[in-house]
Amino acid sequence: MSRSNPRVLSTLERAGGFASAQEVYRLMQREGESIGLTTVYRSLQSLVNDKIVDVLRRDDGEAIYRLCGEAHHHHLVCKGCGDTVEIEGGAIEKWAKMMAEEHGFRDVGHTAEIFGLCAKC
Amino acid sequence: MSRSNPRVLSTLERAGGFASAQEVYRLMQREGESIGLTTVYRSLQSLVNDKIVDVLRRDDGEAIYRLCGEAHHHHLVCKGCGDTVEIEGGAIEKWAKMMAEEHGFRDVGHTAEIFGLCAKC
DNA sequence: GGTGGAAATGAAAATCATTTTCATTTGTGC
DNA sequence: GCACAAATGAAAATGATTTTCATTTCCACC
Ligand SMILES: [Zn+2]
Ligand SMILES: [Zn+2]
Ligand SMILES: [Zn+2]
Ligand SMILES: [Zn+2]
Repeated sequence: MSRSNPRVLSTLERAGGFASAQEVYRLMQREGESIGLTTVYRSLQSLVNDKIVDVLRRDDGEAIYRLCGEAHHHHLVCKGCGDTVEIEGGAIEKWAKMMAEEHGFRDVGHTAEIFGLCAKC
Repeated sequence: MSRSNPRVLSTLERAGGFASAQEVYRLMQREGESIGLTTVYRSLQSLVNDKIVDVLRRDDGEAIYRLCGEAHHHHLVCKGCGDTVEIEGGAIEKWAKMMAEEHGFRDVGHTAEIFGLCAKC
């Protein structure tokens, strides 16, 4: 096991706390940081293990990583330009809790994302 | 565009209405059907377009196809044994619609899944 | 200040699902 | 049969992710 390279976490933060491994890598390159793609993957994986970041999947299957620990929230993502709006999920939280209880599930988490076309697209 | 090869749909049904493209392909091979992987992918894609099957993602990113029930629904998945319960998402539908409207998004869809440990695990 | 081993790194190769290309086959109406 | 469109599938391309493995960096101990 390897520990996470701190520059990876810092870059994920700077990216808005929401990006794929490839995006983190490209961002670091653009900013002149010297790092290998392998290390980016390893660091993100390690952050996931440590529950410092969440991982979910884009429609195309690419894994996207996001910081946990800020207020829990959800996303409204534009399929056209990729613009992302953070939104509140009060209704979802209640729904998830209720459904889990009803079916005897414990230790539950959830994902909920909305995809569509923004006003500009 | 191509139309779906009916043997693909029939195989997906036989697989319990829930399988990846690769699995459908392997199943057809094992049963002696002569078909190309490309056709399997094309047929499943076409079934998705026609809204005859849903597509979602495994944890590892592989796309899994499942026959649509009559109604739109969501899932409660056990992280331990993989058991899946179909659940209603009335609250989600309203939430998604409201959020999209509020931010000027159109043509929206959404995903919402709950995962945790079932009573047995 | 060495020195040895453990941990971290990254380039390149491997893996694997999925898509694209393109030549061939099949189907359909004339 | 003939022309032409749709369907098919083998092989190559793509692209994210993982694996391999040789090199570099750290660190504890002398
Ligand atoms: Zn947009
Ligand atoms: Zn939530
Ligand atoms: Zn279970
Ligand atoms: Zn829904």
